[in-house]
Amino acid sequence: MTDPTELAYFVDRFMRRIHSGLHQRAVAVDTERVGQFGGLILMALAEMEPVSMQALVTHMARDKSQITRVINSLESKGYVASAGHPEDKRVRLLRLTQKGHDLVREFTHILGDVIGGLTESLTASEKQHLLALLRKI
Amino acid sequence: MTDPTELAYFVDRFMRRIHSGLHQRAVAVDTERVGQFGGLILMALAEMEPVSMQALVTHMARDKSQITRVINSLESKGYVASAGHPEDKRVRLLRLTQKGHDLVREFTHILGDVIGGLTESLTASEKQHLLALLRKI
DNA sequence: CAATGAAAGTGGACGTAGTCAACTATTTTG
DNA sequence: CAAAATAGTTGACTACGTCCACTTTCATTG
Repeated sequence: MTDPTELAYFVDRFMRRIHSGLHQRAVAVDTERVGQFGGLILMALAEMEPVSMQALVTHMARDKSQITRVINSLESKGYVASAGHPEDKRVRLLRLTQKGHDLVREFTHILGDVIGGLTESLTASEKQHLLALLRKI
Repeated sequence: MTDPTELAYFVDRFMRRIHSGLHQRAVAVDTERVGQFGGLILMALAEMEPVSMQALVTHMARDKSQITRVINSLESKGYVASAGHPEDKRVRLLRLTQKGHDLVREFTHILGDVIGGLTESLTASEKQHLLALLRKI
């Protein structure tokens, strides 16, 4: 039986390292203090746009109030644009602006570096395998 | 080339689920509001005791001030006992109390359930493999 | 054997992330 | 159509993370 404590511990540690790696490196790029979570949301938007708040909420597995606030902040900084859904006035449809796409490109690059650095002890096929396992969860 | 964004995303999501899974289930047990991080530290202590602050800091990959505060809180609640190192007066040696060990047992159990639930889509050997990959990082 | 610097730990101040609950405005459904 | 469900917003609060200045003790070296 696999020790779950150990698994939790390693995941935590891995996350922590991504977190602080980004913290170091993203300062240069993140001129408007979007923050890590803001960055993650922008990257998710790049994959999903146009998308409703609700869909983003479930995708990110966060509380909706949190998403509201982050999106508002991103919109006020010009990274995101939102508009009402034509067929359902409750829904707010989100898109990246050009500025948003630009930032996503930079974030993606930095994130690639950080994760590349952290996973350099793995071979390409091991990385592939890790990703596959996580995807399965 | 493995997409690093995707990896980050899955790790984030996995962490998030552990986080909120614990949040739901640990309330019953965590009567003195030790919190998730407090719980994680107690579990680390169970493996490492007796241990210095410094060692705990590097093990957990957190800021030392954060550790100081959590440990103080845990000690005031009676889960941790600390004493000076006999040969180096700067060092504060940490141990779990009996109460600490009891809580660790409960946390470990809950964490096992939560992670078990999250990883039920994996076979035993896949879990093993996942753990091995993470350990390698 | 000072003195200078490094290591262990503390505390303040601040910022970001996560939780919960109450609320409005729109569908949807019985 | 009334009631329930869904999408999103707002307020208040707690947990977690970062940075920096500080004390005490230990190690080094000139």
